[in-house]
Amino acid sequence: MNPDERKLQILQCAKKLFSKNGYYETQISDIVDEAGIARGTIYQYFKNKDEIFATLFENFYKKWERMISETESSIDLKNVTPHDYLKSRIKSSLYFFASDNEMCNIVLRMGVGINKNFDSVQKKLEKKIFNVITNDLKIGQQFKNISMDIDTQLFANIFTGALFRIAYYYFVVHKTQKESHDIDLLADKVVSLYSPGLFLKK
Amino acid sequence: MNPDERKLQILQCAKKLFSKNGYYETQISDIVDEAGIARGTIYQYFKNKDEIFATLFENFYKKWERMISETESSIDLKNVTPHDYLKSRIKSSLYFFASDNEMCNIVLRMGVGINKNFDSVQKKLEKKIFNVITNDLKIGQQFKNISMDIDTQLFANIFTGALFRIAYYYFVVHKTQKESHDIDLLADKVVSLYSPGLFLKK
Amino acid sequence: MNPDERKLQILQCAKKLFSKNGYYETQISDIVDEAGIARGTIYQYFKNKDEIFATLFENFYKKWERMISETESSIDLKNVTPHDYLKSRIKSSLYFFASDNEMCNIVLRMGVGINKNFDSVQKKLEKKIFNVITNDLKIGQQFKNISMDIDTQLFANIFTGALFRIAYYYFVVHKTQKESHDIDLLADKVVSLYSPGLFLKK
Amino acid sequence: MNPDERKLQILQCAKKLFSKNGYYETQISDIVDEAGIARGTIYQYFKNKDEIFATLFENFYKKWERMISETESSIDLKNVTPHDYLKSRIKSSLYFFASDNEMCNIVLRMGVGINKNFDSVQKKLEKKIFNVITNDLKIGQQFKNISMDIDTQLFANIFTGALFRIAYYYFVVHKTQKESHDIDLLADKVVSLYSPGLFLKK
DNA sequence: GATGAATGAGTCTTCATTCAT
DNA sequence: CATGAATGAAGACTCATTCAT
Repeated sequence: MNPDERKLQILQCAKKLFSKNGYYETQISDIVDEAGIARGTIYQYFKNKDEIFATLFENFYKKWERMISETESSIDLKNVTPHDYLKSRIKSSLYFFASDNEMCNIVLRMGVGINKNFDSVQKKLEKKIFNVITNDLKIGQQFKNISMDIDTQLFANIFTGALFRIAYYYFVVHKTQKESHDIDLLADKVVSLYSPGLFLKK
Repeated sequence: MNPDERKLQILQCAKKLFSKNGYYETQISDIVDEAGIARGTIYQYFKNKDEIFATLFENFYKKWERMISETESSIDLKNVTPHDYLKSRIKSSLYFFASDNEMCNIVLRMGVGINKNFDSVQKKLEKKIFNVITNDLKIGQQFKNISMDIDTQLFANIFTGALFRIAYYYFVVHKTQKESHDIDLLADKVVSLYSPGLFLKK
Repeated sequence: MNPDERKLQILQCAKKLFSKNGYYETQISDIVDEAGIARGTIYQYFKNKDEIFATLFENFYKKWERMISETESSIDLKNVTPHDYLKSRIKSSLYFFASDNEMCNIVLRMGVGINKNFDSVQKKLEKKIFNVITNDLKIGQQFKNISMDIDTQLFANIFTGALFRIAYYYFVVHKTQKESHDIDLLADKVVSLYSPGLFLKK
Repeated sequence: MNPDERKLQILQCAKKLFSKNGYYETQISDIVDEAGIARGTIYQYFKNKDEIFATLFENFYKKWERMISETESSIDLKNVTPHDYLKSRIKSSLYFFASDNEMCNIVLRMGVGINKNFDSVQKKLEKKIFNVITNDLKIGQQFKNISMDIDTQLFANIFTGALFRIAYYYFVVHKTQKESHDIDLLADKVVSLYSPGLFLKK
C-alpha cells in the first residue's frame, strides 16, 4: 500500500473510532487493530495521537470552506430572493453534514458525550429539555396559536439548539456576567425573531 | 468539617475544574489540591471520579426540573399571549443557565472542546461557520432585506445553534440515512419558520 | 459494654470474617461493621490488625495445650491398650477442632485458600488428587484386595492429608534435596504403615 | 526475547516470589525487579496479578494430570500386588511434588502461612501438635507397643497430615455439624486403619 | 518502511492507622 | 472511652510512545 493510501486508511479507521467512542476512549491500539497494522507503523505517518485527531478536523474544515465557496459562487446575489438565499445556505450546510456523519458526530457532539458512562445522564437532561419544548409547541397548537402543520420535532430541535448555543455563547464563552436586563433583552430579541413565523395571526 | 459540607465542597471544586479542563483532563489530584484535602478523603465521599461527575449532572438535572415546574406554575395558560408565554420560557431558561455557568459549560460544551489541544482547531471551524452566517446577515441588511435593528451576533448564534442541532439530531442520533428530498424538506420548513421574523416585507 | 466483653466481641467478629474471607480479604472496616462499633474503637483494644489475628491464634494455641494436658491426665498409661490410647488421642483432637470450626478453617485452610478468586483453581487440583485416591480404593475393593467395609471418603482424606504433609515437610520445610533413593525409602515406609490395615490377607 | 520465553521467565520469577512470600506479600514490582523488566511489560503477558497466579496453578494442574495418567499406563493392574500398586502411587506422587518445590509450597502451604508475621505463631501451634504426636510414638516404643524401627518423624507427619485433613474436610468443608457419635465413629475407623501397621502384636 | 516488544511516567484506588472532638 | 473524618503511603494498572530488528 502506498504511503498516501496508508495515511488515508489510518485516518478513516481513526475517524470511525473517534466518532464511536470519543477521543479519550479511543486507544492507539484500537486504531491499529482496526487498520490491521503494527503499533509502530502509525508513528511513521503521524507524530502522535493528537495529530491524527487534528488532521481529521483540518480536513473537515477545508472541505467546509470548499463547500461554502462553491455555494457562494452558485448564487446570483442580485437576482436571488432572500427566501431562496436562506434556503440555499441551509440546504448546502445540511447536505454537507449529512455527507459525513462520523465527522458530524465528532464535531457536533453535544455536551460531554464522549464517554458512554455519562451518556445516560447527559441524554436524560437533553431529553427533558427537548420534551418541554415539544410539549409547549403542542399546547400552542391546542390553543390554536400555532399551526397544526408545523414539524414539532424539527422545531423543538431548532429551539433547543438555539437555546443551548445562546447560553453557551453568552454565559460561557463571552462570560460578561449578564445582568438581568441583558437577559430580558436577549429574550425579547429571540421572541421577535420567532414570533412571526411561529404564531398564527388572529 | 461535617460530611455534607465536605461533599459539597468537593463537588464545587470538581465542577470548577471539569468546567475549566474537561473530564479527562481533570485529575483526582487536581480536585484534591483544589479542595485542600488528602487524596483518600475524596473516596470517602464518592466511589470514584465518574460518580463525582455523574452527581454534578444529576444535581443540575434536578435543578432544571424544579425550575421548569416553577415556571409552569407561574404562567396562567388561559390568559397569557403566545408572545409572553414564549418569552417567559426563554427567559427562565436563560436565567437558569446564566446562574451556573460552570455547569452550563460542562453540559453545553459544544463538540469536543474537552482538551485544550483541540480548542484551536475546533474553534476555527466553529468560528468559520459563525462568520459565514454573520456575513450573510450583513449582506441581507445591505440589500435591505433584513432590518438594520437586528442583533447580528445573537441571530448568528441562533442559526448556528439550530443548524448544529438539526445536523446532529437527524444525521447522527437518528441516523435515518436522509434522502436528498428529506433534506430539502427540512430546509423548507426551517426557512418557513425564520423568514417571517427575519426578512423585511417589501 | 465492659472492656473485656468488647475485646471478646471484636475477636469473635474478626474470627468469623477471617474464617470466611481470609486475613488479607478482611478489612478493618469489615470487622468494625460486623461489630457495630466505630473505626477508631478497635485501636483502643488492639495495636493493629496483626495483633487481632495473632491473638486469635494465641488463644487457640492455649486452648489446644489445655486440651492436650487434660487428655493426658485422663489416660492411665500403664493400663491402657495401644488401641485405646490412639483412639483417645484422635477423638480428643477431632472434638477439639470440631468445637471451633472457624478457627479450624483459619488454622488448617489448605494451600492458598485465602482468596476466593483462586478457590476454583485450587479446589480443582485438590479434587483431582482426592478423586484419584478414591478411585484407587475402589479398584482395590473390586479386586478384593481391600475390604468393602472401609469408608472410602475418610480413607481418601487420610491419604491425601498424609501425602500433602509429607511433601510439604520433606520438600518445602526441610528442603534437603531428596535423592531418589530417599524418596523410595519414604514410600516403602509409608506402604509398610498402611498395608496391614488396608489390604485383606489372601 | 521472544514472547514465549518472556512469559515463561515472568512465570518463573513470580513462582519463586509467591513461594517465598505468598500471594499478597508479592508485589508486581517485586516480580518486575526479579525479572529485570519494566513495570508495563508484565501487563503485555498477563491481564493482572491474579492471572499470573492462576496460570501457575493451571500449569501445575496439567502437569499433575499428565503424571497420573503416565503412572497409570505403567501399571499392569492384573499382575501387580496391592503393595506395589500403593507404592507406585506414593512414589510417583512424591517425585512429582519433589520436582517443583516452589509450586509444592504454594499449593500445599499449610494454614495461613502467607505472611511472615504469622509464621511464628502458626508454626508454634503446628510444632506443638507435631511434638505431641512424636512423643506419643516414642512412648509407644518405650512400652514396646511400637517397633523401634519406625521413622517417628515420618509417622508423625503422616498422622498430623491425616488429622488436619480430616478436621478440615469434615468440620469446615462439609460442615455437617458432626454429632459426637459421628466423631467417635470416625476415630474408630482411623484406628482400625492404623493399628495393624503401627502396633506390634504381642 | 514495518514490526511489536519494551518502556515508565502517570493515574486511580485502597486501606490501615491517626487524632481532634 | 468512643467516634468517624482525615490521612497518605503503597500498590495495581494504563497507554502513548520508542526503538532495535
